[in-house]
Amino acid sequence: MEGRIERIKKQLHSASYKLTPQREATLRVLLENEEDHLSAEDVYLLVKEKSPEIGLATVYRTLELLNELNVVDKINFGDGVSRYDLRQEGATHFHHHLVCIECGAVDEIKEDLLEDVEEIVERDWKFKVKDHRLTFHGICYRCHESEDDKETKKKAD
Amino acid sequence: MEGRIERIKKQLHSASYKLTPQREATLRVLLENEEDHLSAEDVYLLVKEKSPEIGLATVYRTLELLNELNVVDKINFGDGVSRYDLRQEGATHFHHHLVCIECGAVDEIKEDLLEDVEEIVERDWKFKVKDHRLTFHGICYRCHESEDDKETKKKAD
DNA sequence: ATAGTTGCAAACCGTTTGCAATTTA
DNA sequence: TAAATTGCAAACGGTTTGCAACTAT
Repeated sequence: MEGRIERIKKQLHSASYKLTPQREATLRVLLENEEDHLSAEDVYLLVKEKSPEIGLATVYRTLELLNELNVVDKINFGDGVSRYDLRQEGATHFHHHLVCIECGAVDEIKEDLLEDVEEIVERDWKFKVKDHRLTFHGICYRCHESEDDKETKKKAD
Repeated sequence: MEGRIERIKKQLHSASYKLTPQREATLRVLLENEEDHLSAEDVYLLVKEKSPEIGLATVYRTLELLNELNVVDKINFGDGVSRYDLRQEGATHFHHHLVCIECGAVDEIKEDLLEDVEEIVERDWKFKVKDHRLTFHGICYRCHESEDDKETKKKAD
């Protein structure tokens, strides 16, 4: 993780930004919660645990900065809140999401899956794809199982 | 178009809502701008041209209602604004979008394109897909053309 | 030294809501 | 006529911004 922070530090510097303690603290929170999809407020509260002096505005500014540098992706699942998702190092494309309409869980798909579709889009629509956002809405395996259990019980009776 | 309004009216009634003049005016604006991706404010201004008494809150309430009834889809391209997109009659799935990062244009793809991907998601992630959101970010054919011109001029880089 | 950065509070802006008046089925 | 709907204005909530003090390089 230190290495990753070091590399992001270089990225900041090469764009003539500084790695302040606040920015580093924010980055660490993002790295420690890589699987989650935190809102700015979420990040703020987590950073505050270790750096209580930090201000919400700074978190917003840091997240915006990291978004510009493509370190994080800003995503929006339709509730009025932006969420911030760490990009995998070296990833050229954004990963996909599965949003469960039962329990609200958000799972990630890191495989590409869209290669063929992008090819079609580039060819048929003459659209040069730079990135994509793909989210499926449906029922996750966890909710699916409990649903199955109910069925099984019913049948057993 | 009258037929379509008639059908939506029935849909409203069957959920015990009324088709008020304001709602009808809003619907007409949506039908007349089917290809666009209007924000609530956009819709409001357009409705106002023909029904100047209408209030912004009513437009919001109507759009929310139509979203509930699956007549429109509420979408979000990452700017802080919700946009409302008329669903094709009988469509089970949401269509896709191409957002140009040069000029901001939003084009639509009505083909499904995701059948194979959904099959994989259902099989490998045990996720029952109900709907999806797919947006490509990149350069549209219009900007692509002018970009080509620049490249030719600039040459190296 | 100085350009960049911070925290605070106020401003912003899209959206929602309470309410009294009005309208629809 | 009763329940639904409207317009208005005020409230809301996430995000941005102006500014004086501060800090990393």
